[in-house]
Amino acid sequence: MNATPLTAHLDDNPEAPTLARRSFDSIKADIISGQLAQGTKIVESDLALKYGISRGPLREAIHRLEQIKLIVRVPHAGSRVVTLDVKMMQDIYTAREALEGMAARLAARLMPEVEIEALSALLDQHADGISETEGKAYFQREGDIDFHFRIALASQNRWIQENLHGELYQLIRMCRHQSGQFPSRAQAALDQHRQIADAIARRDEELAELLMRRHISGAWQIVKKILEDQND
Amino acid sequence: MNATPLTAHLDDNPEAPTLARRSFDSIKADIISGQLAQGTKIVESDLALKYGISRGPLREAIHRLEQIKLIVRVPHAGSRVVTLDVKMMQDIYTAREALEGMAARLAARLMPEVEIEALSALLDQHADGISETEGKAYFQREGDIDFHFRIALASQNRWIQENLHGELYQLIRMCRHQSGQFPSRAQAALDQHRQIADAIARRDEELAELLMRRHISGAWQIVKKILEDQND
DNA sequence: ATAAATATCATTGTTGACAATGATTGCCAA
DNA sequence: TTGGCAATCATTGTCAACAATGATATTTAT
Repeated sequence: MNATPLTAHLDDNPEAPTLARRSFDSIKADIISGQLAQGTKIVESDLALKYGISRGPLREAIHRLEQIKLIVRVPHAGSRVVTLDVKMMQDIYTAREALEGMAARLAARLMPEVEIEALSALLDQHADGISETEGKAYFQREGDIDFHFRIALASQNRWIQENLHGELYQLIRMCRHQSGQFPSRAQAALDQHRQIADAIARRDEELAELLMRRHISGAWQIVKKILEDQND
Repeated sequence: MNATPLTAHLDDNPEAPTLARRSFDSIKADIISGQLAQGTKIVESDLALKYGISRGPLREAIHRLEQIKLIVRVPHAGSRVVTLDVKMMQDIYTAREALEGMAARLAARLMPEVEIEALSALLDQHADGISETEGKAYFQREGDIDFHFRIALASQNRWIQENLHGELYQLIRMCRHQSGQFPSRAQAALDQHRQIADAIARRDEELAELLMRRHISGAWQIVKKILEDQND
């Protein structure tokens, strides 16, 4: 059994042992949900007041948010909530394509048979979910995350895992949240997931990587169109 | 012209505007060079004394070092200098393969003709350097870094650039430093660099990515052997 | 009226003291 | 002697005051 729970991508732990950690989680949630709007100027004393802590731990939280690129900071001049532009999201998706492509390749090489079966079962579940909820956005999204999460786990590459979940996914979630609901392409996504899972089951590393890259590249094309329509 | 100087990989800036930044650079250098040995316990007050600053900025430096994985913070046991093991280095090199492969692909797509010519000139320089210095390790190493640095620049993908240079290369440099000198494979590396540059010049994205991945994968095989021989 | 110089202010950087928490050690009892 | 408990200590977490810096507004001279 893996120590990391499958829900680790919902990592806002309110019982975190330290103030810095807790406020980090709170602020992160506020940024991703848009309650702290993009480009907002961050003033340490104000935020400290707002979250009821002193500047020390808050500073640590801000620094960590800077590391995962949710906040940009210039020395002596203060920090602001990141502003997502098309170029940045393109960089993110391109990096994700490289990393998750590699993860799929590694999964094809390393994933234990029993987990492959579990992955297949998960996709069956998703298929049921789609017909029942008629592709309700929330369900689809969580299912998507679940699938990609398992592939990353199966890669057994900690660096890839940490960067996908610690940094890239946060920014993608933020982008999704703030671009309104995306069109439901649940069925298409599920089909692609099936093909990837099949390639992994057949231990076809090359194909698994290729399909994953296509899958992500396709997702980006859709996101890109939405972003460009917004800023017309 | 790009604002980033070509020597940005030698990024120990003693003129950094803030104490936290400066001590971050110092400690980073000490860790990479091995003056702070792997696994050393980090005690905030001791280090603060040693670097002549108070715990506040030092704490910030430590957190940044944790982010680039030079320091590991064990929940309630304090922090230690990272201990490089074979598995970790394998993860690093695998991630690098994915990311730099993608960078090479992007470079083939985006690199301006004039920069391609400059890249070719750089390789000529390296060829001269090899015969003159008979593959002196230091020269070879810097040349290698220069080449990969330019590819990353040409990718025009900030996320990839920042992760390659901010995190992955630091760990690789640390590994090199502390494993003694590597065998000089200057000529082989240069040949591979040439092939990659040619693929980029021909705008052959697929080949550029493939060759870069092989190049890095080959480097890993050598490093791996050295590491395993050491820990026999 | 405008541009330069200067004074003021808001905000971040830095510090040392204080509090809380785990780890360690020594003591007592079985 | 040894196992568990309690007191102590080391270390990290937190805080509020102070210093330094960059931005803003104001004044003054041309």
